[in-house]
Amino acid sequence: MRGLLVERAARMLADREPVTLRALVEGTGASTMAVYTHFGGMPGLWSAVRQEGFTRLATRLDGVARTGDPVHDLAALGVAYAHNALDAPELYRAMFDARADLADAPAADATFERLVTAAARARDAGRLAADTDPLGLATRYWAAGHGLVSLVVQGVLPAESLPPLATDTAVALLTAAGDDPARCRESVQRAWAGG
Amino acid sequence: MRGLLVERAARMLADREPVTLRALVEGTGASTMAVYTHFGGMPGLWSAVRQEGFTRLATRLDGVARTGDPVHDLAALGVAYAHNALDAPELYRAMFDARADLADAPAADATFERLVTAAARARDAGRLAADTDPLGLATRYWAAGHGLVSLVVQGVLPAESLPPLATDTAVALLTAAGDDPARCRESVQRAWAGG
DNA sequence: CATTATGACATAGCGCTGCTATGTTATGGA
DNA sequence: TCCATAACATAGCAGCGCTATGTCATAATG
Repeated sequence: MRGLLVERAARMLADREPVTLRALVEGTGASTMAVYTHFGGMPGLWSAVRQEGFTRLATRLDGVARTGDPVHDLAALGVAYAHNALDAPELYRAMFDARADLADAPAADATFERLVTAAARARDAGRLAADTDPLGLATRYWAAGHGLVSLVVQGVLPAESLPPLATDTAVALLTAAGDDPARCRESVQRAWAGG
Repeated sequence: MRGLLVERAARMLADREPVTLRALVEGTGASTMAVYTHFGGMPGLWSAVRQEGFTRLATRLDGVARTGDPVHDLAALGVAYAHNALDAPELYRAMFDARADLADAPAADATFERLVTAAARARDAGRLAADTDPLGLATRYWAAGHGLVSLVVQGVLPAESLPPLATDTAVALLTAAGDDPARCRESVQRAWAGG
């Protein structure tokens, strides 16, 4: 029942339908009380929806193969992140909703940790400066990507501008961390090309 | 009456009070109809509140003096942007609310234009590469800053982490655009120090 | 000057929201 | 067998944004 309601909420989100209590349970056979039995109320449902969003993101990121080019892998994580957001914009907005519960933090941290380890791998492989702080780099990388994706998802920036903007931003952040500019750009561009 | 209601809405936003129709007009002597007479409804009120937010931001940015160091000025605009957001977090969130009207775009574009001209000035002054695209650089710069500020405003990142993160990000983007790393860092750090 | 049109105001009420109180039913353990 | 527990459905609450309606002051018009 929990899973059914969460999936239905995600579907309604994707269909741009307003996710209200009565609209959510309509057609499921369940009554409005199901939301209170399983989630304790609408905030609990939204929390579960955000968890679902982070779970889907984690699945996406897990699908990014680890190649011999750690900078490419770092960029590929960003590409997967962007595709995940643009494939389900409303879910992405719900994940970072202003009224989000801090109980969702662990799920977000788990996906972020993938970025930190990828940055550490790039440093340990010699692509980035030895004194590179993986946490700091990953934070700057994520924040910049989140800003770009948020503006695209919101319609402020057109979707077709995302690849070049994200590429230039990633190259800037990674070359500042010590990578060779030309080699870095090649790695990042290959990630966006799907290689 | 318009200004009174908008200011009261901004105040309620700052006080973390829910801005509802009845709560907004309470104490003003006006009835709920005032919102419909002057704004056409709550969406119109929110649009006016966002306009107010961009007006305040524009005032902040206009207060940034133009010095002999265009890279410092660029960073100073970012600092002012961040301070404006952190001084009124709820207003900042309202400005970039998911349900924002596209009619607010001109006000947002006007503030963004300041960043583009500052980037062009840095390029024309020889601090950035001659082939630097001011619009593209400003977009990356703004998106990265927006991502950082959004995460701080939302409580995902602590406020004290913003200066170092923003500094490193700005230095990375500006050095990628051709500025000298050491000189760039000095300019950006001076901007954050309030020089 | 008298009349009328217009805009701002207040009141009452509609449909919707999330939520709660209450009653019912089914399942599992003492 | 009896009962505690959990999940269910129904009805109704206060609050929300909004609208219909009536009132009143102001200003333009013959």
